[in-house]
Amino acid sequence: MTATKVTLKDVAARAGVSYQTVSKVLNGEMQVAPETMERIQAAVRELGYRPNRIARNMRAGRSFMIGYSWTQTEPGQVNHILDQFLSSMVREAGVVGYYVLPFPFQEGKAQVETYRDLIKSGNVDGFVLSSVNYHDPRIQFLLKQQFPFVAFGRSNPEWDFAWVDIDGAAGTRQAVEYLIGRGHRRIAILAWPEDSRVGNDRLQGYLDAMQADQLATEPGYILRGEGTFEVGRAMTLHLLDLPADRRPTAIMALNDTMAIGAMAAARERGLTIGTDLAIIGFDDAPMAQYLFPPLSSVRQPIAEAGRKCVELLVALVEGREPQQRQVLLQPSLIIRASS
Amino acid sequence: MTATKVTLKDVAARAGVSYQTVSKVLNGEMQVAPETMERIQAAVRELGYRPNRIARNMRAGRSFMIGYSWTQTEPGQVNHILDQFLSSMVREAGVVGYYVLPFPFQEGKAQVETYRDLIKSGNVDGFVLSSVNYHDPRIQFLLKQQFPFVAFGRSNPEWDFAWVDIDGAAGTRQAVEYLIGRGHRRIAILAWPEDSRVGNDRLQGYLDAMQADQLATEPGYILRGEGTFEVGRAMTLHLLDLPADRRPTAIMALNDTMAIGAMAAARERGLTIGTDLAIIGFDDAPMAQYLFPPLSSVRQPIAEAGRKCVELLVALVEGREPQQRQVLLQPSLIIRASS
DNA sequence: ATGATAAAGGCGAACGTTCGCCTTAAAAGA
DNA sequence: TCTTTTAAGGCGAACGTTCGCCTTTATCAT
Repeated sequence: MTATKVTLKDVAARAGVSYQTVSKVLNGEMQVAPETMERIQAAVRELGYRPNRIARNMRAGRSFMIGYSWTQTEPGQVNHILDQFLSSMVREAGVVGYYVLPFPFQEGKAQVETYRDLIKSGNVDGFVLSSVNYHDPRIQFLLKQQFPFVAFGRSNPEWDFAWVDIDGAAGTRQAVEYLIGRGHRRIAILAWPEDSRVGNDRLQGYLDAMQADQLATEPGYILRGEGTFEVGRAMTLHLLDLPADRRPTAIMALNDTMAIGAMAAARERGLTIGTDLAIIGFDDAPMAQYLFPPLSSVRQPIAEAGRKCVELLVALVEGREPQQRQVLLQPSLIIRASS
Repeated sequence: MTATKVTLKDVAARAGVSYQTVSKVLNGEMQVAPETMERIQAAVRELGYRPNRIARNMRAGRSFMIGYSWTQTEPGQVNHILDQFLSSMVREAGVVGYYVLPFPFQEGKAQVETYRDLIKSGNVDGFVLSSVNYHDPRIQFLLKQQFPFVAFGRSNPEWDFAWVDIDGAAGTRQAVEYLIGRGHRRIAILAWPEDSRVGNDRLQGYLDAMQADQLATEPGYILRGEGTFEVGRAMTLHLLDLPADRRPTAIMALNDTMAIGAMAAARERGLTIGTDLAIIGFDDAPMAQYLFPPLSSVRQPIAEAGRKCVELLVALVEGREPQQRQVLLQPSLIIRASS
């Protein structure tokens, strides 16, 4: 009801004690007489007092904010991750008294400067990084600065830092094992360029699964390119135009967008998806279930990852050494009609 | 390089002036001798000084934060909006010296309390609301509190507040006019429940277009239900099972998810989409272009909306009366093979 | 009665800014 | 020469907390 800001002093005046006492009582750092307690609580209630967060942070010397920035996807790509990931971070942060501060993603040299500025201006107590790859300059920088951060995704193995990641290799392995179990022998994979750590991780699962079943991994079945519809389509057309005895019967794509490209290519060649050609994607984009036929895919526990990132980061920020500094989460295979 | 926090006093000591002078010089509020200026700038550079944002906000009595909260979509739905909308807000906010503060979305009674807390604790200077509908309690509350906010979406017409919205009626009208232009006469619409303002707005465009062309809007062609795949599919099956002379030749869906449901239904009945039955969606979800056939849809200028929301809100927060308190943005029709 | 102990709460200081007003010395006007 | 103006910068205070230490009064054991 009160329009103007209510401070500790207002509460104190009304309760007839000093404002510092009110502070201590509210923070449970002081014993007071029951009737004093009552008066203070009444004053707080009646005035609708809420501690001013800025002043509190000022005094604490920190911001209780977690910096987070993400690469905006180009038009035509989906970031179905963001909603889940950010929501779960925000929620988990709220529980432990933090907020998430999104800031604009910068490319190149300016990127590290953005992080430096946020640190120096006291805007954040720590960072969650996403879109991490090999040699990530942010990781190098934050390690050198000894500033708390958690990466969603791994980077160079020789760097020691806290991360949360999804076991991409396990996801692909599961999918390929499923295909092998269904009798497929000629299984191709639509992979990503060699400089993608995520891509290499997921590819490794394919190699592992094939090898475990004594299947020779024919080099021609491993195609690399950007993870777009067009690339997925082109790669698949190439595969489908191989001689009949070498043409793959199953295709694993490292993301759903490529898998959808593969579906388009199969349709162009008149193949029935799921029967003539099995296709499995990765990410389990929300649309995957509505495709025709519905696309099998590997689902990642994104919300769980967001929660873990925050949990880990807050432990680091507050100086508690967390039980595990590296968290690897297991994805799950969702089988639908495409495979 | 310096690990510890650098304050105005550190800079002042190094430059040999008082710290208040440094403050004024850096804020351009004071004339000093050129050589003093030089010394200050050098000290700032060498120490890597950045003003502490918390202290600055403390002094200013405000947070330079914009509160934003969104309804997390249930699994299986996409929030392809969020990335664009939030990114553009964050970017625009950064330009004018603000940050966006995401906070957990609460349902029911707790929702307004969340807003009240954020205000009272001085956490935010204003709000951007999304998922606005009729009788939105947040709008009622914020109007009564006279706290600055901008709604992304309209609400009760009798309430006077700042909003940015996309002209849904115009979008649907454009789409339906296109269908009429292509010779369609029996055009059905998959609409939303009557309590959805967005749904009613979009539906109005359909009615307008039909009426403008003297086409009777057959009540049986207006179906209402939740905007899900299943509902879209069921509605379409119902429509396709009408007698041949009453069966619609075109279907307009109020979102892409329903449109995809319609596509599934058409396929089940053995119809060729785009030829036997035209389908147009709304939202232009990223996947729409990759469907088979690619789905025509109405694209909304989301990034523009995000920018406008921030621009408008900051004007309100800073007491500048903006040139227009209501902004209606035009969507555009993207024609693909489904229509 | 007397000193020790505990309970209840007051008080000053500090976090890092910005703001308004004051002081000093040099320059300009008479 | 004396007063007035201007330039350059100093200084105290305040924003709303929390923290540590101090004071007062009542309680207890001796």
